[in-house]
Amino acid sequence: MTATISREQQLIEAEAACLRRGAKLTPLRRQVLELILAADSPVGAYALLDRLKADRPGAAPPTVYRALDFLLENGLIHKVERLNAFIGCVETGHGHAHDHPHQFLICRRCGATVEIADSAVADAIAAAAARVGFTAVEATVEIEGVCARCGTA
Amino acid sequence: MTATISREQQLIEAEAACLRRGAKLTPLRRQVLELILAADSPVGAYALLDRLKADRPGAAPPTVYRALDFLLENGLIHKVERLNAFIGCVETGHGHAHDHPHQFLICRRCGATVEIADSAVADAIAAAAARVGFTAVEATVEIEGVCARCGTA
DNA sequence: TGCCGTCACGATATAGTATCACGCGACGCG
DNA sequence: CGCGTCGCGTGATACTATATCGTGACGGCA
Repeated sequence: MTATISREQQLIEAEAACLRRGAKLTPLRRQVLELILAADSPVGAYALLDRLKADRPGAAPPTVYRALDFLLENGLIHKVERLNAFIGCVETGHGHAHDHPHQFLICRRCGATVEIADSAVADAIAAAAARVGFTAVEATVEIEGVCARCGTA
Repeated sequence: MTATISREQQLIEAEAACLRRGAKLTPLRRQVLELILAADSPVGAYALLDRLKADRPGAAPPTVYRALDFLLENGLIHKVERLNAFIGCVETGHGHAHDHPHQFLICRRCGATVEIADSAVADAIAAAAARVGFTAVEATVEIEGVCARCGTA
């Protein structure tokens, strides 16, 4: 696992991003982000809540949803609509916009979900919308299928 | 409103499509489809349930969800994930595949949601997935923004 | 004709996801 | 100090979806 080290890195990036935006990554928010990053698949709000309760017995749904809202607003996580679940989005090395175009690849076999940022897809979407007079602001693109590892196995 | 006439047409198309597939569009299923087509925006399952209860006092969540499952399986409706709501998909004039690629345009102002079938978007998605060794089976594409009418108003 | 499997649906209960409303304490600022 | 904002605790509630069991209708088939 390269995970542990890079995850620390991601949290540091997240703090930096919040600083730049004038937002406060409180201990609670940071902890929720940490739980999301620690999972290797998208995590549901109530799964997060359960894990949160280990440390914070008083945690309730609003506790986790407020943290999630903050993380979403600040571009630190995304929601995967098809799964009603959340996934981390901190990209070390290059700052990213608040609302960058992105797409998800969701493997039906192993559940792994990865984010890509394909500009051809984004362009095609903007063009298709424009063609009918629609001004696209934001797009949810969630692609289901079989990932490389599961496909060859 | 051109709606009423064309809606009848849509229901007839739907019955024909079911016949071709060997599926049975029972009165209940037909009624749920009718309710969905009658709405001019995507409709939630419980909104459908409420309307259904006018005719069928005994209707319960499974009643409507079973009908929705049937309609989804037979390609007569789609689910809009971002709204947890359902929208009709019968396209009069040209039969359509069960699982055809499609995209939604969701207006933030008026809530109107329209389906498009842009092959450039579909191709870009398949290509982007293939580029990372992912075999795309099905994609959810939901574009939020401002529709032509709301944009000029 | 009688048996039997499948299917559509009723009915009850429960699981899973998300928000509302109220209050309080900490902090920053004039 | 007075005051506003913000983060969060707390309890209740709304909204979305599924599990489970039963029953009656219908079709196939000996």
